[in-house]
Amino acid sequence: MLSKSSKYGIRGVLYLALNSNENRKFSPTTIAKYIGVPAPFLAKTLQLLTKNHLVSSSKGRHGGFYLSDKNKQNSLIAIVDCIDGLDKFESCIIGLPVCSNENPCPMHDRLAPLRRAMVEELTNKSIEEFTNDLRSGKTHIFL
Amino acid sequence: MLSKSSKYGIRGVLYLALNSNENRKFSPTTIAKYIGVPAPFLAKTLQLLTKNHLVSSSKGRHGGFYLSDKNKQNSLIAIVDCIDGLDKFESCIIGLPVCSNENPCPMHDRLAPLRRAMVEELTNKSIEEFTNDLRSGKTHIFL
DNA sequence: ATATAAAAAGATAAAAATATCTTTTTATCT
DNA sequence: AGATAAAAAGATATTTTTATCTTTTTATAT
Ligand code: FES
Ligand code: FES
Repeated sequence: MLSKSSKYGIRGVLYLALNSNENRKFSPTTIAKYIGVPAPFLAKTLQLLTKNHLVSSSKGRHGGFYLSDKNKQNSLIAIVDCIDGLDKFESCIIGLPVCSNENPCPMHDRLAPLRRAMVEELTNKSIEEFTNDLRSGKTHIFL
Repeated sequence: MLSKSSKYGIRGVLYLALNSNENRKFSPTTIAKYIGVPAPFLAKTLQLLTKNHLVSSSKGRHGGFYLSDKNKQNSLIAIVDCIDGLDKFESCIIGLPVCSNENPCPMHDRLAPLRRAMVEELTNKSIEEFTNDLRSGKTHIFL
């Protein structure tokens, strides 16, 4: 459904949303240990997200990755879009070159709305909002 | 969302559902030409589906791939399951080792039902039923 | 029987995704 | 200023997916 890169990215971002701020930064190694993903691969992903201003970082001693308050206002769809792109949510399920209501494939009418609903769920809730349920223990991101 | 193999497979199967029967069989090359996919790759996929009794074939002269009446009663989920497996519809969106209502990740409650609905849409309609809309021109599988 | 035309099986190639390692740059502490 | 610890960038390796090509098996027509 999502690439591993996106999965790791989301988990990393949620970890940072929970634990980081401007004066509490984390190395990819530390994050990777907590969320159980390959550290150098996560590092690459966080670098990409940082380049696109979805994650913040500072170099040098006491540097690390963190989420600014602004970063926490983004939605998870921005993370997925940055890493995987939204193509898989917008293009035809069975690979026809155009996906449209006017010229639908046999599955379009049934599946396209569900696909759209998924995107909406990832869009209309900020990263910060996701942390509430995480803090209360209703949801989790650990192994 | 689906692998190319599944996409090609579904389109190939729908082509056969529309055009084939016990005495009208098609070579992968012919099918591939019509649905616009790489022929040898489609051949592999059809072979796999045949081995799993989702597509029928006969060797030798005047042989080819076709769908038996029984094959046409299958649902598309069987095709996807055979080629990709259903893991992507059943395992955690963000890659946690277990996906369950009891121990949900932050997206589970919102996305798992949509995922399930997708599987249902692919399950509760037979391949044959999909051909009605195709014949009437309401939907299409061509480029 | 033999030639033919097709799927099946197997081998190989190319591209993309995943994973790791090394070097460079940068900020901060002493 | 020099040492240090971190991200950033770059290079390399592995695995999976996608794609193609070749050989073998099989059914049928002649
Ligand atoms: S045309 Fe196939 S999903 Fe829209
Ligand atoms: S636990 Fe993540 S989708 Fe179910």
